[in-house]
Amino acid sequence: MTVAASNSNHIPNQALKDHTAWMATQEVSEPLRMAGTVINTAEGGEIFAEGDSPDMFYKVISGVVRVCKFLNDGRRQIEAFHVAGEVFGFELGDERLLCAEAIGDCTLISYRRRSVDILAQKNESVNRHLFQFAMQNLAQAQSHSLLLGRRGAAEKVASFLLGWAKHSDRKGILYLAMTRQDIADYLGLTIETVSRSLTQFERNGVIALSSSRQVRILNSEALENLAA
Amino acid sequence: MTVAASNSNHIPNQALKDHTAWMATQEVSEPLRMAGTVINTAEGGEIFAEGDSPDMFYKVISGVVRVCKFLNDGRRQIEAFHVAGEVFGFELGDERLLCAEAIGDCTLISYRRRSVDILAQKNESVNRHLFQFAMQNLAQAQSHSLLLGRRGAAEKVASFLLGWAKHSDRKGILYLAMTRQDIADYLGLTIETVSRSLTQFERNGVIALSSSRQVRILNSEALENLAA
DNA sequence: CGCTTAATTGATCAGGGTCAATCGTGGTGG
DNA sequence: CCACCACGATTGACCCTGATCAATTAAGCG
Repeated sequence: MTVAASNSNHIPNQALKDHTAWMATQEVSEPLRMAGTVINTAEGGEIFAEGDSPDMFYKVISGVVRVCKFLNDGRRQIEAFHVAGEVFGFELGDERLLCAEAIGDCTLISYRRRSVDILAQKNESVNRHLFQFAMQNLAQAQSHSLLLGRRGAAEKVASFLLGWAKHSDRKGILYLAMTRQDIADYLGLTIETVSRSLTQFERNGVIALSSSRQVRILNSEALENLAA
Repeated sequence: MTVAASNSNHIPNQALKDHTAWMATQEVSEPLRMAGTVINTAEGGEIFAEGDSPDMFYKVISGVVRVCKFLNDGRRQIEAFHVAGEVFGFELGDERLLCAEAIGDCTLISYRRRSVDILAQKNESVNRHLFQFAMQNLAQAQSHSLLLGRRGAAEKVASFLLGWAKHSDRKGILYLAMTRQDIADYLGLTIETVSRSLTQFERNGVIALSSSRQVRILNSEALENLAA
């Protein structure tokens, strides 16, 4: 119910060729890296599912991962998008409440919790890293709550663009890895509302949409005001 | 800008008399307790503010704390309510984004991060506890996002009641420590909508409101269905 | 080149927000 | 002791944002 992907050997050439990926492996403390296994998942591949045992966690090397929950009536809520360098999959309890899926092709490193815990007992820096990653997840989750709570559609979409802009290579140009549906499920909106907000921003000269996945920020100040 | 409260000596009698409070102090690992300082805050007292340095964290001994953010236009979003035994106040970065206030009178223990970090380097169990607390905060924040994302007003209020029921002494009877405004700001609703949902539940025989702060759950199955 | 799926656009509807009036309760002081 | 006040909560009437339903356009892809 868990594995989704193709091969799973140690640090493939393909991953190391990619600069971002290389950076991501480097910033993990050396002993932690030893405990990990590289996995590749294809478009839409399931990394873990609701109900799985949370005995693994993961680090994104390349690609984007969505962590989400399906409600019993079919609605989907996306809790977070994770990009290169981020760690995800920490959960309390013995059954996961969330599931994780690859958006496009992804390369990840998976860590066995028990192994890392043992490492952590001996190695202070592993400990520090683990805590840091958990805190990053916490910060993300908190700012996501804030975003969903008391904000209008335009505010949500603007905030999302600004947030995503941080993960983009070239300044002012973002490549949306995810569909409108993904964005909608992340923001608690519908695809129609997301689309309307974007075209509204375009009409006002705040952004330009070269394609539906490629956004150029023309007036970041205006965008920040919209994000309120 | 941070301190809100009256005295701050070591483990006052008053706190130890209270059974819940006693439990809460006991479950902290022994060496961690040494590093803490007891503080008491009155109704509405500020524990920390936005912009403060996050060099402290806190454990609730008795009372309820709300952690929240004020938006620039005056709207308020409550991120979490914390009750006896819970730890709060972890934040990344060097300025807090959130603030914390006492709901009613509270007794807390405050810990200096630096001191605890030093302890944690020597003592594995302190480490474990810290991580556990961070994870609890993460789990709370995630389930809060889920609650805010794609749910109707009735679903939100029902979920809130069920969640709060876990912190209540007698089974099926809950004492709401917070105002309707607090509940509304936690759920991303207005006081009017919260009120309407509650009276609707009462009309349908799901709950009874002996007073506006005291809720008796008459049909918990129905409530769970409402929470969807 | 057509098929399939994603995205945009428009028209209508409803859930929840806003504004306003009333009720209830607890505290205070005459 | 009770009248009064202040504040929180409830209730009602109306409105607006964003959801829903439906049609069209655009973009991949075999």
